[in-house]
Amino acid sequence: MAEQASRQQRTDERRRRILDAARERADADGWAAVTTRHLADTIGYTQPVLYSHFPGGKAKIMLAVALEGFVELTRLCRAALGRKRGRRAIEAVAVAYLDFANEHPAVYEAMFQLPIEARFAHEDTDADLRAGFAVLAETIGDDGDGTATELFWGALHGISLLERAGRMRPEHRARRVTELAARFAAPPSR
Amino acid sequence: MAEQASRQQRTDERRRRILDAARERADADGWAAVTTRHLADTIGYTQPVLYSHFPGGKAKIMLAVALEGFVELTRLCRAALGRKRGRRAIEAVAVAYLDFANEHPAVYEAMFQLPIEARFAHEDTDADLRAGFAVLAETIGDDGDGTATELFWGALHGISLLERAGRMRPEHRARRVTELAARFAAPPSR
DNA sequence: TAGCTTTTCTAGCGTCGCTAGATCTGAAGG
DNA sequence: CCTTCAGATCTAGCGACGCTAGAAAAGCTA
Repeated sequence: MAEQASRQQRTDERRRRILDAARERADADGWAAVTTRHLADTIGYTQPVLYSHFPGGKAKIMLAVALEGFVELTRLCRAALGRKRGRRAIEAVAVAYLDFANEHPAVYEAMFQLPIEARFAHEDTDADLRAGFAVLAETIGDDGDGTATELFWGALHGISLLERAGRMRPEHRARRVTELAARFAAPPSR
Repeated sequence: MAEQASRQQRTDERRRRILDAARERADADGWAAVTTRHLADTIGYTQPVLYSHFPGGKAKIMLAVALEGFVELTRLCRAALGRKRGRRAIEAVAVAYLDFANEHPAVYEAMFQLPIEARFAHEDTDADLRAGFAVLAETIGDDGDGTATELFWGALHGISLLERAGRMRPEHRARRVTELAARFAAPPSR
């Protein structure tokens, strides 16, 4: 009994170590640098052990990292929003969102650029995504059909990627956030 | 002399065939499916021949495809803009932009998601990019410091990626374009 | 035709993700 | 305490990847 519990515990801990190692390495050097051999070395086991934790291999490891990313990003945005409304809300959430994407580029990449089938098959994923979408909708006060939120999300997503790709002047980040808040604070003129 | 010209011609044509094969295969099955062995088979030569055309290997082939993509996307947006102004201009350009990203996903990916160094070392690249940026600025009538254009571009970029990733309802594409036009047609309230 | 240059191929290196089958380990039963 | 046996772990290897050195072939010049 106690032995079984301890075994389960060690299994869980090792799974945790795999995910942490993958995330850390990926954020530092990109997903291409995350190899099964390196991961196995890091956790002190051989390659096949990884496949007992993640039968789907590297793709499932990336998926697991992405799932945790959705939860974390939603939490950060929710915290940034707090009870704010209007422009201050948009600016706070935008900064939180862009900061996360900047600090965890590989996690963000796994969240949004993995092949679809792999990413959204899991039933929990949709719930996590809906929660994130809801925070963004609340941020801009979207009471419509969600189109404005989609646009807002798209802008955040695009800006974060283009910033990291070096296509936008980093020193203008604050201006973009201000501009974003100005354009999404109120419904557009029809 | 005539021999040299013909040789150059054959070299150019083979280069063309490599790029076409890479682009076609990538748009169909993703860049991972574009292997040097497959490319060599397709053009009827062996692997090392690719490296006489593109000493940098696969990365440089992707870069070449990306460079042509910048030119093409700018041309398409320019054509869509024509003499239109205001909302009609924004809607037309947005549709052209999103259509391109949809029809040539791998080209678009190469354009915006390759490692920076590889992508923007070439001096022509910046000129092409500036031309594209100028079209977008003209589309929304940006006479400021370019921040609004960066935002507009970011929105287009983000929407195109999220649409392809299956994160936005495809049937709402038109609504997003309308919403985009409404929010970017006029300067925001300050 | 002979010699030289350029083009093209053969063969192979090291690395990748992944897996079958052997080996080891540790708990349960005699 | 020893044996048994299942699960955990490792060894070894497969096929595919990007890429390259050096041999062979082809084409130009004299």
